[in-house]
Amino acid sequence: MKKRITLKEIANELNYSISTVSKALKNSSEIGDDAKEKIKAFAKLYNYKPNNVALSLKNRKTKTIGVIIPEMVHYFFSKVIMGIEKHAKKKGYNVIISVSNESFEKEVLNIETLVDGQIDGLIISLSKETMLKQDFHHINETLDLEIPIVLFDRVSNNIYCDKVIIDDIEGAKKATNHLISNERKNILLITTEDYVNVGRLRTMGYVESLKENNIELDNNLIIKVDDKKSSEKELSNIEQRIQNALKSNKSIDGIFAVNEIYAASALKVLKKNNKKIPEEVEVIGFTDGVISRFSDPSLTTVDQHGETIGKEACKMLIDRLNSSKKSI
Amino acid sequence: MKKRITLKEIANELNYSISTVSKALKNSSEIGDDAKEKIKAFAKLYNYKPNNVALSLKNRKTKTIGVIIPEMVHYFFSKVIMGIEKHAKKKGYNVIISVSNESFEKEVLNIETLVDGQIDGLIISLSKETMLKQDFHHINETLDLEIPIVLFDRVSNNIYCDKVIIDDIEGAKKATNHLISNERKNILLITTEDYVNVGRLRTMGYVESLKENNIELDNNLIIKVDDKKSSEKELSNIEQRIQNALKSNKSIDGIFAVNEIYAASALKVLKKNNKKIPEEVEVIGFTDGVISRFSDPSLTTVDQHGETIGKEACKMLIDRLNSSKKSI
DNA sequence: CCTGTCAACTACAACGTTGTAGTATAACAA
DNA sequence: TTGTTATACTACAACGTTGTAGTTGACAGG
Repeated sequence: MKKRITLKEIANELNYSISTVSKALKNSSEIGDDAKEKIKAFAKLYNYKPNNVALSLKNRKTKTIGVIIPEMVHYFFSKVIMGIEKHAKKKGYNVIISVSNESFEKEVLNIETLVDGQIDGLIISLSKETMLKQDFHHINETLDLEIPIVLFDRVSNNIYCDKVIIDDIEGAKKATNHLISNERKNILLITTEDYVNVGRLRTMGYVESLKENNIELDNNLIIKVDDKKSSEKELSNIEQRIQNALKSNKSIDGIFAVNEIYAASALKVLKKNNKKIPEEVEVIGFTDGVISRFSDPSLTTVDQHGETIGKEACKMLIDRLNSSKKSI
Repeated sequence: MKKRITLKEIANELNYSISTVSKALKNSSEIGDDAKEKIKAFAKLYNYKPNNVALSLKNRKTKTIGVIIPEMVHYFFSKVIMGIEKHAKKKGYNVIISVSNESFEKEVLNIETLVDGQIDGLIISLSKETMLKQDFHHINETLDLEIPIVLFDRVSNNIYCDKVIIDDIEGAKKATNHLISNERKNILLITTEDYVNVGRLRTMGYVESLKENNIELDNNLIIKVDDKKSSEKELSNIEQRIQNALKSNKSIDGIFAVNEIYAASALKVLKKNNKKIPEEVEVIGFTDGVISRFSDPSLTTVDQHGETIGKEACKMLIDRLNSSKKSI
């Protein structure tokens, strides 16, 4: 990289001291109008810009926020990042994005890299493997360093920090209620294993809704997918399980899926079985994504408000950064 | 943020000089074994990690790569980023991602922010607005600062820098040939306006294929979409135009779409018209995405190899960074 | 004429690191 | 004894910036 002009060079060129140049450019009252004018003109001519790295070193903050998401190729997470980006930029922060790929090890590594002086704070959604292991030492160690963290979507009660989540129980309850109000009695639930908090909570919402509507819970109507990595193989496995459920439960007239992929898979299987949607089976899914926009017939969806979540998480983090700054 | 332990603090604590500590940790032969051992043990105990900001300042490089993409919520770009991330991490580089949202102004702003000492080099896919304006001053100015840039996907011949593109003409030709070899004679092309280079090139491939197969070009069979921002409104507009084309050209038996969205839209419209796919109309699309995986019936696709593109772009950039380093 | 005050500057240290140049001590040869 | 050499360190400058603490010289008040 070509070297940018520095205060020192301006100072030498104009025969002022570095301090004078620095202050002149900051419009300090200590500096005479003559000098100010000359220095400013010169700085403008040579397109002077302060060196951010030097500022970071001096101020001990980088004005950069790190974001770690489990997967990039997810409409929801993309939306969240959009929300974070927008708000961060407005507040003069940059954003570094890392992807854990649902792996615990990579999550630990990513955090280490980022914490290595690159960022002032972190926004994280935990990987599935982390949720399964319930090992949060890397998060807690980072918090011990007094680096603020905001968790979203995939969170844990064993971590004491700010969190942004939607009311998954309530959302799932509403979705299930919607199906029930449409006279659906045998609702298939496609969810994740319980260690993923959003899956667990949405399952709870489903269960609560059934209870409130006096429908007996049938465990045969619950498919818990254990997809540590969402691979092609896993996908066909899901479809197989849905197929089996449909076969052994001819009376299924509604399906509630906790995410877009599961919902789309359900649609695919239903179509293969020539089921009329929504007449014979109605499908509702938790999603925020593209698939549903192009799926045919259209999916009923529960919006996850990804962008809002990103914005809120970012807001919380920056608030935290500002308050900890004051306490120094 | 809690302050990490520094060389200075270790030095004070153990009564060595800062230099000695620095060298001991770097295993320099100048330092005695006694001192080395003591210092290393102490550093490990207090979890010493060098301060990257200080290193950036000293070395005049940040070991960070900036990436600017037009849109986050695009499977292709997500894939590219994955490719970049993976390769960058392997080489010890971090990645900062920014989104231009297809806006020229935001692209200029993003570059300015990133160039402000945050990054050593840039990987960019230009926004539609930039392609339309043909205004590349911001790119060229950055190159003038000797900051290496690698462009991918959306590139321009008026910029002299490394570029990573797939052979769009060839890909489009193959796709069209595929349809023709399946006895399709009236192939509808859904593409972008010519200012988007990938759209233009793919259109060229389509035209070439027709010529080679002695099929006359019919301009009524070409839909050029002018979507500066891909909005919901725009989407229904696309569908409307496809609908019109189908109506006025009953003989259409194949559709070639230059991206996933257009292909999915085509499928949707065909289904609405109760056309049998692929018996009556066969659809092929340039894509790398989720939609096609869940679309029914499945779309024939031309893979864009997003991850490979990302990896190649990253490789080129890092090569460039290393060679310019040597030249200093 | 001395003291004080003010304007308009400059010097210096610090942020954390590294590489170069320098120093102190001891061992050893001439 | 003096000089050489190796060992094991330390001092210092530099990367670019900022804030605090000086340093000048001019001029007013007593």
